Amino acid sequence: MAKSPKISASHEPGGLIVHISGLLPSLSPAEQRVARLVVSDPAAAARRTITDLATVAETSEATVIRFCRSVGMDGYPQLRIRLAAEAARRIEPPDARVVGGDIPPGADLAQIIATIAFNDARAVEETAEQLDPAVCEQVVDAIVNAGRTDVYGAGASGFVASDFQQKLHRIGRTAFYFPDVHTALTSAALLGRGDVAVGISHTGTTSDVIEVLEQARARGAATVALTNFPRSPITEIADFVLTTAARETTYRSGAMASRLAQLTVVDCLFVGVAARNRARAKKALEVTAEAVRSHRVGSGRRRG
Amino acid sequence: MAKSPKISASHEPGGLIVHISGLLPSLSPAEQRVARLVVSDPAAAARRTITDLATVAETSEATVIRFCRSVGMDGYPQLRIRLAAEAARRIEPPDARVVGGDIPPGADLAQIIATIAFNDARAVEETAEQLDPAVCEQVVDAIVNAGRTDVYGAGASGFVASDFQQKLHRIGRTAFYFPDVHTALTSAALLGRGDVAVGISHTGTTSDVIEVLEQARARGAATVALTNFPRSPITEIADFVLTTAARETTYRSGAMASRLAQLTVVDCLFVGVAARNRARAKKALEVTAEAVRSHRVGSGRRRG
DNA sequence: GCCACGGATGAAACTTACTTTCACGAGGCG
DNA sequence: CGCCTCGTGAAAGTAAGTTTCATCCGTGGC
Repeated sequence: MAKSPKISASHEPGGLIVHISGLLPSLSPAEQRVARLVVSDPAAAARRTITDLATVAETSEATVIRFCRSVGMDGYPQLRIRLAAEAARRIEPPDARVVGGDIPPGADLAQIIATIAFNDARAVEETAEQLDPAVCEQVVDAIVNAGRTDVYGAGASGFVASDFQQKLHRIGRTAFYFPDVHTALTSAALLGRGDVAVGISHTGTTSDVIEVLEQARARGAATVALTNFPRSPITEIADFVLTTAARETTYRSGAMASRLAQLTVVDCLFVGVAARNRARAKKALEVTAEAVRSHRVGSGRRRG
Repeated sequence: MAKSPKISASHEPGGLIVHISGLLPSLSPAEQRVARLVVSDPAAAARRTITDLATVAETSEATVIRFCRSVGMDGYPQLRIRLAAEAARRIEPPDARVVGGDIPPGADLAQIIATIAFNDARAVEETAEQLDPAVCEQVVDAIVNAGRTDVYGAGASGFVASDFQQKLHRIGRTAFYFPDVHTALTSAALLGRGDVAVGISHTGTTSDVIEVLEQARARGAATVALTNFPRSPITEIADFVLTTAARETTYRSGAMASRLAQLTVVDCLFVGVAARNRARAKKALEVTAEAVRSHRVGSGRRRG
């Protein structure tokens, strides 16, 4: 099963803009200039002719066409009408907050809060829009039938990996997470056909995670990648690719929003797995909740 | 060019489609054929080229252009993108998902994803709305001036605590997180005036966290509570209370959304702290990013 | 009946936009 | 060093959109 053609979301169901942001890093420099213009103001881009857009992006028409093809369009006119549609559907961002914008130097805390929350919420929503339920379903299948599931992640993605592991564990699935690469490699080497390995990496370029996932794949385990970038290295060794949709801004803010998006995906998979055997999962959750009850104070009401 | 249009092209206020159907009777027969096609299926019309549309309307391209002018457009491309936008706007937003709703037993994965994402995004947005910037500011002040900052949390909130610790550490602030209660208690006992202790607990009733926070307070440290419930026990021993706004549903889904909300709050505090000394924080971030660079593959962009 | 007249219309000329081809140059690899 | 690959824009080629203009057809006047 690990040798079947790679399954990933090639359709861009959610938003075209989201789709483009995800592909951004995999584009050539000149195409990136075009992409950034398009993403930052789709409506304006839709109004431009190809020559006009090329000029603004400081490139040639040929590159714009290449960009269209890169993001899966037939040609410029198609991109144009899709952009117009997209821009119309999109509710105007509340106020002056630029989507995916960075925080201005003089910002006060209220602005900071608004900006972060806006970007975080957007990342979550857009991730859900572009998530392919069919791929999720297959991943859920794999986990449900797996002898065991290893979850790998480093740095910030390590928290997410750990969270996933804990969730699976709580509903009685055998799952592991390893904060240490060597231990993870050792574990991966012991995986086999029917097992599942999940690698989480925002950039998709974390060599530690990739390496471990490769090892897992070599042993016959089904491999799942969770990344923000659909064409990053990690996707090349994964049987199933799930992508988040945090807009790339500065590395920092992109990564922050991405982590929330990753958690959302993890939650979806978790609920999907739990839904496969409600009774068992419910029981398991109750038992584990009971286990920590003695660590809770104040019996009753909290809300005022 | 001296030809004056017979219909004074006023700004079409409502929808373009409405506008067109309004002046349909005033159009010439051939133009009416075009108009009817456009009105009956704007999206389809937007997909056609002018030649195509002319053919379907059994007329010439020239007439289509005349039609464009008659309804106040500059030319066909403009009509086309306006139609695309119009058509997109008509599509009803997905479905009225019940806020805070639980996932129905027979739900398929697509529904699960939609529900989770919806609740997650809402929790983040609503948390931001009710967060008090003044309190955040004070917390940021305290952390900025602190000798050191301890972050406590258990279970799922432990991930958030750990994340916060790591973030502060990355920008050069002395911060600690302890997965173990005993160690945490020990650490709290060593805090003093000017230090900060942050306790994270969704329910606000986690005795371990409360206990540690009490200890910290007794030693003179400033105490911060991050919880979903503003009147929970943990708030009684905190100098500063920050609340998340995950709607209470089942414990499970509430906690999932809450965790994202907690992370958002943590991000806000983090950015707030970082903003106090941009140069230093930026430097620290760069240095730490550099430190993991060798663990990334494909230094440039990802190939397609 | 014949002849203007004027609006509607499409064929064809024309212009602009879009697409393809190709050659050059940079950077990587043997 | 030579070979390759890839990104790129100039220019050629094609298709789309626009304008022009002759035709058609009905109308009304002589």
